[in-house]
Order: sequence, then structure tokens, then C-alpha cells
Amino acid sequence: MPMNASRTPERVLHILTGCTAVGKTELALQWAERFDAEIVSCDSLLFYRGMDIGTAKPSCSELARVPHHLIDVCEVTDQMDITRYVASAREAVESIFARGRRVLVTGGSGFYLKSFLAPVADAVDVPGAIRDRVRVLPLDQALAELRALNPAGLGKLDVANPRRVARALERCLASGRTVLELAEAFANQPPAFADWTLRVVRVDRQKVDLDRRISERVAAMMKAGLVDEVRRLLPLGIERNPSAASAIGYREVIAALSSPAMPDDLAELICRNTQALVKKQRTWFRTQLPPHRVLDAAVAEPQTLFEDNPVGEADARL
RNA sequence: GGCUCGGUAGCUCAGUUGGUAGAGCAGAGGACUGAAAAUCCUCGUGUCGGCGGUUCGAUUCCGCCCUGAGCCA
Repeated sequence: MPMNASRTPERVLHILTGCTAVGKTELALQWAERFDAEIVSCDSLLFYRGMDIGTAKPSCSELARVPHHLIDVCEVTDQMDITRYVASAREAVESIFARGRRVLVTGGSGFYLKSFLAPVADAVDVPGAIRDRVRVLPLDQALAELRALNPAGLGKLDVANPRRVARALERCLASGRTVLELAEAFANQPPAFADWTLRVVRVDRQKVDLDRRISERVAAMMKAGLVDEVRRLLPLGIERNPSAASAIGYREVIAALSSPAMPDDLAELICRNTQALVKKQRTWFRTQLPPHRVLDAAVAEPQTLFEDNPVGEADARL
């Protein structure tokens, strides 16, 4: 690619996404090796140390092939959230750029991925006291309180969703502003990576192909000792972290371990829930991502992943 | 062979004191400002095991048959 020597090197984020089990890991490793890149994980569970088998975390030897960021960065009780993610990702991306290497963001967690494309959280800092009080309010009470603070209405807020209502209420209480005022300020924020150019590629697969990979992967996880991994994580407090404890593969095993007998259809259940996740991910990619390149993972060549997708085109600002 | 309890949506099961049935999960679509593999919204005609009988009307009552589990011989 022609480079203008008088210009500073381009700040380009290469983003490779796709649903679970589609085959992102190997493609990402090969691309990163070939193009001198480091990988920034965009996965909501790879942060946690000890959650290896059930998350299909890259193996030690895979991690050794290319420097990875945002994997194994917290204890299983130390819950990650989107703002921490944005701050850490920003730091990782800048340090890679400072080293003169390329940045490859890889993962299938839509909301985390969105942090590269658009604002994902506002700057309201909610004091712990407010958060603790609001968190335990039943939906109807939280909603009543929220409506009282918002005579002009709640805009597009999903008033049936207890989490959305709680978050809106704590923000109003903490900021003294209305939902509509907060929404407007939120929409006017620049994205965290506004000074970067984005190239987004998504890989997908035929349903039968993906379903087969999922059942093979789940069988391999069981064989590799997923149940023992969960047994190790329980005394470390995995159940205190709802993100970790409700991860597919973990929630089913946790439930199974507290039932009188180990169900014999555990793997089948995990497969089904993984397929449901794939469906949700696809909906998210279809409706929330701006237009982007989609490749069939069965035939995608690592070296051409980002070709025909020149800087500035396919831009993925939301 | 006899007795008991089952056979209802892809799966697990509710239910109808007789007026042709509904939840959870799965599936399809959607939302998405701090748990996102999360959370939330919308979408349910299925010979109610089969055949007869009673009845204005049966999936619901009765008889027989098929079938699963258990108990007794």
C-alpha cells in the first residue's frame, strides 16, 4: 500500500468479528503474524483468569504467537464493565501504535465492539450509595421514581427492562438531569476512537457448518475438563460475578453441580444455549453494525481479510 | 396375566367439575448508555395416543385397543 512519507503513520483499527465458534482465533493469529500486528480482545469473558476451557480462550501456545491484550486481566470476582474496557482498550491500542505495530481487534461481543465505533457510556459518575439503593428497587418502584423525575417523558427508554430503568434512574439521581437531557448529551459525545480509521470485517458460516463446529467444540470442552474448571472457580467466587457465572458453559455446569445428580444431557444443553447466543449475535451484527464486509470463514484467506476494504471506506461509525 | 400411574406444541409439563387448550425451554423477529455469553419486547391450530359409546357437544365421562413406567403374580 502506498505510503506518504511526510505523513504520520495512519491510525488504523483492523476489526475482525463474528459469532462464537466461527473460527476468528486462527484467522486473527495468521493475519497478525503476517502483518506485524498485536491483538486486542473484544470478548466479554476472556478478561477473567481461570475461565479458559468454557470460553474457548486461545491456548498458551496461541497466545505466545502474537502479543494479546485484554485477556486474563482480572480475577473472576473482579467484574469488568464497558467503561473499564474502553479505558483499557484505549491504552492497549495506543501502546501498540507507539510500538509501530498494527492493531487487530478481535472478538464477538457486540457491546464491547461498539466501543470502537460509537459512544457506549456517558460520563455520569454514580456514587455507590445511589447505585446500591437503586439496584434493589423493584421495577415498578424504580419506574415510578424515574417518571416523577422526568415529566417530559422517557424517550426511547425500554421501561420494561429492570436494568435499563435502574441505570436511567441512578444517572438522573446522580446528575440532576433528565433522561432526555442525558440522552442528548450522550448522542453528542465523540466516539472513544474518533481519531482512528476503522476497517471492519465479519466472518460467518453456513448454519450446518457452524452447528457442527459448536457441538464438536462443546464435546472437546467437556473432554478437556470444563466441569473441573468450574469446580476450581467456585471457591474463587465465580458466583459473585454475574457476568462470569452466567456465561454459557459455566451457568449450566454450576447448576448441574448443585443438583443431586449430574444430568447426562449437559453438553446438549450447552450446545443449544450456544446456538441461541449465535442467533443473538447475528441479530446484533445485522442491526447494530454499520455496513461492513462479510466473509465466509470456511474460505476466507487470512492474508486478504482486509483487502478491498481501503482506509476510509466501509467506515463504521454508528 | 392382574393392578396402578402416564401418553396434550420440537422438549418438559399444566389444564379443561364436558363448550376443541396454555406455561417454561427451544425456534423466528426485534431493542440495546456502565452484568452484553447479560437484560428486555413481540410471535403459539396442536388429529389433547387410536377406535367406538354416552351427549346438542368429548381432549375432558365410559368401553376396548395400542404404548411407556412401576407394582403384584
